[in-house]
Amino acid sequence: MIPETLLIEYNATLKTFDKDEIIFSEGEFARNYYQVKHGIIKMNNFNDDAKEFIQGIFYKRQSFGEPPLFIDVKYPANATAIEKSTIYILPKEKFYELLQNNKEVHFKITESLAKRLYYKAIIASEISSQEPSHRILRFFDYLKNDVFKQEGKFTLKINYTRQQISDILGLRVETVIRTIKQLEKQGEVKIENRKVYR
Amino acid sequence: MIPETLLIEYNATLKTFDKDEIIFSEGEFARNYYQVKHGIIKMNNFNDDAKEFIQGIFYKRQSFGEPPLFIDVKYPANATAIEKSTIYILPKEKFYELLQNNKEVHFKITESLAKRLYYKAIIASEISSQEPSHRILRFFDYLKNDVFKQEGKFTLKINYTRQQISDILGLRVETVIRTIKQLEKQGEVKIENRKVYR
DNA sequence: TAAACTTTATGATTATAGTCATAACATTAT
DNA sequence: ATAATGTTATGACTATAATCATAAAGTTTA
Repeated sequence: MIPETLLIEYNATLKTFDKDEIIFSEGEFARNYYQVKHGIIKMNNFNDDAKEFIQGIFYKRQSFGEPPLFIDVKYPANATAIEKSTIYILPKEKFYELLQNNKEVHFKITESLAKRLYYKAIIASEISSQEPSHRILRFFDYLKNDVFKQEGKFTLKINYTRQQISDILGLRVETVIRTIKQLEKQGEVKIENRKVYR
Repeated sequence: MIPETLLIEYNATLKTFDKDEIIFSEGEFARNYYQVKHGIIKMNNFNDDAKEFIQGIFYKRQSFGEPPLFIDVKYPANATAIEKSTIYILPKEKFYELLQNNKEVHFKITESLAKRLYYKAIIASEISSQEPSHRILRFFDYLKNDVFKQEGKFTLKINYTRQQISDILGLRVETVIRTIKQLEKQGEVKIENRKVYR
């Protein structure tokens, strides 16, 4: 999102995290800006029963965990590598400087926060309800229409495990499995070699 | 949030909306920046059963509905006046111009989006679960610690009806009433003249 | 190549949040 | 001052998502 040349110009460091390694934890103060060079990162919480909730998943070139850099709060979630990942790290002060000096980058950061708020708004009204089929379909449609921007029937392959879908939507994995089977019966999704298509 | 003098300098118009009047609807394209001069605005969705979900409530000097101005999407929720309200309205193009010309205002907008993302992150991990007591307490604690910044026991009076709490947290009003009663028994909240204190 | 681990899947049971009905109390409108 | 409306509250009942147990299939590791 922030061009690599610019990150390098501002002396961002590169660090490699192993699969499952923690980048930062819920409750810590934010000190750095983070951007994925390659790999996949998730931000998550665990409830009292150690049930995981995934706040978001971040891929190559995407940043994560910026909101606390702009307001005086601690991280509301952990950040963990889903696979071995390499991350750009820029200290908070340098990040501010970079934004002050690069108006167009600031607009990109604002756009990124706007996208995440849009996603949260869509998901929030669904995950508060008692209807797993709605939750799941709304999430799939968000991926299809807003993220991958695809048309046609069953053109989008859902690249999440049932377990990941359950963690994102706050459902039990058994509920996700049964509901997807049900949605297949209703013609809403297709399952092929255990993969789901919307 | 944006100083009124600056809004006026950019020719923002003032419009008054009656209680329950709609400012914009879910699915519309965003054309304007909105900021409350006085009154209270809510953004909400209705599900298939006409059950309301409140995405956020906005008070004097706060803006609402900006994310779609930065990304190419339609409004994910409606905006409605909770009471008679007067709103500044600035067309999208003028809003961009204002941000381009006023870096410090852009930082304030970014901060505002960051605050909302923080709130959504906190609420999301709770409202997806099956525990109304957690949902309610987490929401009260967010109000106490992050919004009103109060300390001590039962110092915060919760200025929301049970119905509003149920709409914000995606619960049935009966569930909210019973759960708050239960939390009183556990010493987590105090109820005085039907008002809740945390 | 086989063991270990992860993912997907199914069946049976249950706790609970929702649903429906009803009513007391408070506030607002006439 | 009274009727209408909104808010809070309670009781009884039910559908369902969670829970628990178990296992088949696929992937990863040694």
